[in-house]
Amino acid sequence: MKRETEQRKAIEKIFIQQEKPLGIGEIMERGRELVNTLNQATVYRNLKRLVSSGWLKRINHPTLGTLWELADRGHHHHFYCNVCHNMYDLPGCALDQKKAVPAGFEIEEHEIFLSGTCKSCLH
Amino acid sequence: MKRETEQRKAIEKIFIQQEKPLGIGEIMERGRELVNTLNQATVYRNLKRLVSSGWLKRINHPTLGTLWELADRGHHHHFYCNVCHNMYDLPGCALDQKKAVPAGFEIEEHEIFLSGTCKSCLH
DNA sequence: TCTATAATGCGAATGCATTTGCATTATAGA
DNA sequence: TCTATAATGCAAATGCATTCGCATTATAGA
Repeated sequence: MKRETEQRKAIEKIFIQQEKPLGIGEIMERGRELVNTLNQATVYRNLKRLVSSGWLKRINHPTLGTLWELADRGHHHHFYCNVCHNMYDLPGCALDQKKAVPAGFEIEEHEIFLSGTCKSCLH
Repeated sequence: MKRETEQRKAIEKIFIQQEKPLGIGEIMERGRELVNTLNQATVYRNLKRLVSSGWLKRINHPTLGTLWELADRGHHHHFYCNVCHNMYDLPGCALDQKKAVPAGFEIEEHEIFLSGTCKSCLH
């Protein structure tokens, strides 16, 4: 039977409070603030479990590596600020489906990763 | 002084003949057809060198991992066919810059990875 | 409260792409 | 042709994220 533990609750809390995808480093860091004995193997076990239950989504960022985020956010893309190193969720989709592929091709999935300077770093 | 070797010529030839990005496996496979003693360490050394000379570009595909391709292809994106497992270069760009980010953000780079079924696999 | 066992913490192990040390080979310039 | 040394092949080493084995802890239901 599935049990509710401090560590899993802590991990879930981090994602609920956070609106951006997180890497293992950040998850560990924030997690230890909540449960100071929190172990990396435990975090991986829980991430895996939360992904297979469909609560989290695992994404593979081309420069940041593996990140996890809440699965229920709907379709969106990500912007990475090269200055403050923050990730931003970008609601909606900026893919022009018509221009994307030659006639006869069928798109099933797509990912868009943007990077640059965010609003607050530009000022 | 830089020397021209059979193995480097072979690697360059593979990329020139090929219009799609290649992973280490494919590079090794095709490379061995040209120089049958070709070693993986040699391939990595040459890929690294060709990237830092600006002749190749190293890309990080979210599902296929590290791929290399000719640097001079200009801006374009990639389509991966889930059926025949082929990569296709898609000339041009289907990013709608206006819809992509909120006002005040500045895009410096972006990558788009598409996947689905290619034209020949649909028939 | 008691108890079976799910989940944790720990450290070691794994898997993988990539790199390195070193003896050997082969290229380019003398 | 000869020779210095760049580049190779090989096997071992590295770095890294992720997983595993196992003793210990703590949760949920009796």
